[in-house]
Amino acid sequence: MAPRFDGVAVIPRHDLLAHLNDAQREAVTHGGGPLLVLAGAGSGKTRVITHRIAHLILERGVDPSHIVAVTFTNKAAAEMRERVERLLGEPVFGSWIGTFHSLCVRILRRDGSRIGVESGFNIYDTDDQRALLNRILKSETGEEAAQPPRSFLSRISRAKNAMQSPDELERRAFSPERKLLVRVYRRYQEALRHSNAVDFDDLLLRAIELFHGHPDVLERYAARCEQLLVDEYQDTNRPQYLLIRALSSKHGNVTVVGDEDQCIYRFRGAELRNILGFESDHDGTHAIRLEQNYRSTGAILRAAGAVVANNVKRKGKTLWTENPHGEKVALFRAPDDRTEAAWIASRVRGLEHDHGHDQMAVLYRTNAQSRLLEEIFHHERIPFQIVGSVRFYARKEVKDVLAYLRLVANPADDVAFRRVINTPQRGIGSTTLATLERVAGTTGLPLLRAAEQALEEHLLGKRPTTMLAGFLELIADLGQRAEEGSIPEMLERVVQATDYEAFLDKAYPGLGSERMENVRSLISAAVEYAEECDDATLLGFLDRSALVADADSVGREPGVTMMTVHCAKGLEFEVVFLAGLEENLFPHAMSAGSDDDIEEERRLCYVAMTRAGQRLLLSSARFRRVQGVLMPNRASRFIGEIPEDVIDDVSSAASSFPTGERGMGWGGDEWGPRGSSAARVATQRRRQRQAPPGPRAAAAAGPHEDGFDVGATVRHPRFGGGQILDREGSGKRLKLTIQFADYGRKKILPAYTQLSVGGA
DNA sequence: ATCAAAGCCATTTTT
DNA sequence: TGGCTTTGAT
Repeated sequence: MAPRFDGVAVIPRHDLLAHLNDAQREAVTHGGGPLLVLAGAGSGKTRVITHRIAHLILERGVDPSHIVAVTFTNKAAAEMRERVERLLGEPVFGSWIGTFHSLCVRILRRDGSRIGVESGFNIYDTDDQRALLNRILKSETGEEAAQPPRSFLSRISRAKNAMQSPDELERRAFSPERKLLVRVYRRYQEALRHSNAVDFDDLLLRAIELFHGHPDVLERYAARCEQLLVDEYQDTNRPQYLLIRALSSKHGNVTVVGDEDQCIYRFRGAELRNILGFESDHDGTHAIRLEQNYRSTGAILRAAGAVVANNVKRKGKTLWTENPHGEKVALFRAPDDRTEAAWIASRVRGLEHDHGHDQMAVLYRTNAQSRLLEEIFHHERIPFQIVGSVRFYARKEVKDVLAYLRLVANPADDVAFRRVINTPQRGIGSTTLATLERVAGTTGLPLLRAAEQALEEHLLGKRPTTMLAGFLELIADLGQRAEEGSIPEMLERVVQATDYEAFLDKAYPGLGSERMENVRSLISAAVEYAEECDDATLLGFLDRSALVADADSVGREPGVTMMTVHCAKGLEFEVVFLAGLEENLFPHAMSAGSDDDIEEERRLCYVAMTRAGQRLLLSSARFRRVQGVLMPNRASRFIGEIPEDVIDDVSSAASSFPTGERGMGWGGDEWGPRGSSAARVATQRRRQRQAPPGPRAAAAAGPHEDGFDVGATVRHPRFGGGQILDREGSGKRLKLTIQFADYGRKKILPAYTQLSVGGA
């Protein structure tokens, strides 16, 4: 079992290298200088990174606070930290293990003011970006822009990833269309600055800008990066590349780990040449290949390897395994999408004796494909969880409530102001807003300040004045609470002061309570945040809510996991279904144009196939409903790239099961009209599952007669048993410091958590 | 202010 | 087709 931090079972040091193969050991023990680890799928990549960190600390005496490890997802970062701690037998103190973006947030929060990013800055997600851009487009183009807002955003993002400022873009902008883009881009950046906000791309760019203009700041951070480790290096984009280069400039000890065959984010700016050119880019690079696969059967590996071998742009690796050859890859060509889904469900039934549901996954190219699967799995009563689709923190109700807090943290945030000023309705309509905009326009003040001024100068009518005053009072009140530091209380105050629940009931008849659940989950998340962090701050909470993804909660619920292939990167399952292997779907129609895009699709297919340990089942449909229309689809070219001798075509053999005609089971009637109860229930289930992990029903405070004496033993629903070390505050703000047996020391707010006393 | 009809959008999206 | 937002009529 896992060693415990109290020192009972620490892994002896010499064991650190014991279970590694030669190549892995070489990577782990590498001394200084640039190190490139080309790690094939399932070759023990995470193992190498974590062992290397432990090795650096234990054997080479590197101060943990001089180690910086960067990943792409919070989940990966958390897992990395946990595994390192397991190796060390104690918590890692001081190391930075996190995502690129969280690293940049830290840097900017501390030193951003040097380049005009004031420390209270807000982070804009896609939703905020869109809101901002829509306003700009409206005022910029008067009537309709030829392009939808989304396309502007993606082009702006592309420009940013290519590190082109509006000025630089302008030099090559000759068509009216390009000129419009430049104008919009420029105004977009101005608006961000004015609101003291940054988007995701900016987090990286501004950090680079900071380093570039202020060598003393860079020096400080680079000094800290005595050892820099980067995971999933194949998916880094240009800004990330520059960031790594800057941070490693002092010590030159940079370890990058990646697999060019698994680069699947080119559409978001990932540059394959970062990994392909690493060696020529860093003199004296030591390169190590990890080619032994420990995850998959021989058959699966051969099938996947044959597919990706069709790509031209790769270094070329040959994965091998000592695992048994295993079963052939099953292939089912269904007459239509519905039959395909039914086949998958029936195969799950057939395999569930050998494999637990949570060791099975259904992967697909697009989120839209999940609907049918949901319906059928629900109908067959097979437990499942869907990962992805709508981010929890992107839900309207969650964003509404959070926007109040964002406005408090950063009064300059006009996007947040516009979002909350009349949500829920408080009778402040377009006329009042126009007045505020006028004031803001002439004074240069943010809208919130303009509102204050408008009140002072009596620029508004009677009713708007009262309502606006009430709003400002609420914001001021929240500001006060923010200083006292209880975020859950702030959220509750927003909900109560705005009568948000009633608003939801009215806005979403019948679904209001479901949405309110999400708000409660948000409050729970705030509680959990307060418990996990000793120095909980409003900004810290907002950062976290901006930077966490839904995929971070994979595997927390029992049942078959369903998700897009993108979401599945880095995961593994005993049984993997890969659905919808059809031309125009996988590879996707959008990729048909260029060879590079097709290669990315092929890598995506490779990633999907290599998630499987024991069994891989592929399927496709001859006819599929696409946006309502039934479309004939040819089988994916990727199927044809798999050697025939590892394929078991079960299309005709599957006679136990109604194929062709829409007879028993899935005719029209039994399923009822689409979007009927089955689908709705499924949607509801998914919604519930989208709540962030944590104590779900924790929001409501129970009556707590205080049994929480220092020294008392308590039990926490998540952290288990522990002992109270300290208590501060009282009433709702009572805060306990508890030493948990398995989770270390945490601050807990009993008002929000079902802490039981005594029960050991 | 409220509700129903009409309009819009529909690769992937670690952050 | 379906889910969501905007619009328009009352």
